[in-house]
Amino acid sequence: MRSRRSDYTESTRHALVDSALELFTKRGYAGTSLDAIVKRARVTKGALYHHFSGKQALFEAAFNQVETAAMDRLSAAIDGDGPAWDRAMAGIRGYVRVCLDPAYQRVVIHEAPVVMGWERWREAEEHFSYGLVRGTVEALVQAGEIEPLPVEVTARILFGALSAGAEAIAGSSDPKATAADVTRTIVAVMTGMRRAAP
Amino acid sequence: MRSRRSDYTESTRHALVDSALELFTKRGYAGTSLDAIVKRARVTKGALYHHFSGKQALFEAAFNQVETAAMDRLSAAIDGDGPAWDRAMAGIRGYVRVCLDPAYQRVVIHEAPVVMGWERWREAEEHFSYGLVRGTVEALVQAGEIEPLPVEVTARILFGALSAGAEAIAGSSDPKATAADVTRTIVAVMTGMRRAAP
DNA sequence: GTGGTGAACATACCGATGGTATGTCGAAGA
DNA sequence: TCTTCGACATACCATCGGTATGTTCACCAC
Repeated sequence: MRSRRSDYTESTRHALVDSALELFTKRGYAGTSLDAIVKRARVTKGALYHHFSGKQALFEAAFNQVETAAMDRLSAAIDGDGPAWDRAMAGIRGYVRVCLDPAYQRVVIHEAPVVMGWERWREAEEHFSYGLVRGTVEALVQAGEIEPLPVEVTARILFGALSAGAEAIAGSSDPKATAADVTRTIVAVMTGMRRAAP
Repeated sequence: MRSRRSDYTESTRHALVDSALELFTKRGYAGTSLDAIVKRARVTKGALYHHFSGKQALFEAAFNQVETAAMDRLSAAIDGDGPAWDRAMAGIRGYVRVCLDPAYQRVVIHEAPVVMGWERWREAEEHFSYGLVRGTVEALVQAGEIEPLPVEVTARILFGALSAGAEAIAGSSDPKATAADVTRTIVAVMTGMRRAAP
C-alpha cells in the first residue's frame, strides 16, 4: 500500500506548510509571496488552493505547527506532581527557551496577532502557550502561593512579560546572558508576588 | 502672508497623515490602500509620493504623531520632583490610560513592530514610550527603591507587561474594570519588587 | 476491461494595489 | 518677462492574491 493517493497529498501539505513556515519566519507574512512558497515546495498555486483556502489559512497551519511543537516541549517541563511553585518556575524557564526559536518569535509572537487578528489569535492561544500560562497562574493562586489577583489579567501580563523577555533575548548581542537575565528577573518578580505560606 | 505655499503643503501633509492614521487604526496597515488614504485626504497619489517615500514612510509619520501625543500626556504624569516611587506609579497609571487610545493600540503596539520591523521599532521606541519606562526603572534602581536587577531587561519586561495589559483592556468587554485590574496587578507586581527602605 | 467519478493537482487569467514616470501649473527670483 | 522649481495630478506598470478552468489518474461499479 505504497502508492495510496493520500500519502502524496499529505506530503504535499507538509511541503507547503514547511515552505511557508520557513519563508514566513525569514521574510514575514507580507514579505512572502505565494509564488515563492509554492516554488520552494515544488508545486503550483493550484495545489496550494486545493489544500488551503488562502494565504491566511496557510499561515494558520504554520502557526499551529509551531505552537504544537512548543506545547510538546512546554508540557514536558510543566507536567508532573511536584509543588505548583516549582512547576511554575520550570514553566518559565521552559517558555523562555521556546521563545528562542525564531519561528516561534516571528510567527506566533509578532505576526500572528496582526495576520490572524487579535481576537482570533487570542482564541487560538487559549489552547496553546497562553493556556498553559493561565493554567499555571490558576494553580498558583489555588495553591495559595501568590496573592489572589485577577487570574485572567495576571496571566495576560505574565504572558506579555515573558514574550517581551523573549524578544529582548532574540534581539540581544549576547542571547545566553540576556536569557539568564530574563529568567532571573521574571523569577524575581514572581518571588515578589509570592505569599508567605499561611 | 496667508497664501504662502508652504502653508498649503503643510496642510496637505497633515491631511495625509490624519487620513492614514484613521484608516490604519480602523482597518490596519495591510487592509488600507493608498487610494483610500488619498481619497479621504482629497488629494492624489502624486501628492502622497511627493511628501513621503512610500506607504511605510507614511505609516511612520502616523506612528510618530501618535507617539508624540502619548509622550506629551505621559511626561506630564511623570515629570515633577516627588519621590521616584510615586512618579513611577503615576507613570504606570498614565501609560495604561494612553494604551486605551485605539490608535496607540493598533498602530504603536500591534502593527508597528511588524510594519517597521522589530529592530527599527525598538530603535524608535527608545525616544518614546519605552524610553520613559526605561528611565523610570533606572530612577527606581538608583533611588534604591527596587532590587538592582538588570535595567534593560527589567524595563523590557515591564514594557511588555504594560503592553499586554493594554491589549487585555482593549479586548475586554468591560474596559474600565479591566483597566483597574491591570493597574492594580502591575502595581502589586512592582510593590513585590520594592525593597524595604535601607 | 471499461466507462464514470472525483480527488489532486496544473495553467491561464483577473482585479487590486504599491510604486513610478511624466505632465501641468503657478509662484518666486533674475 | 523668462526661467526655474516646488507642489501637485494623471497615466501607466509590475506584482500579487485569488479564481476559473483544464488535465491526469486512481478507484469503483458493472
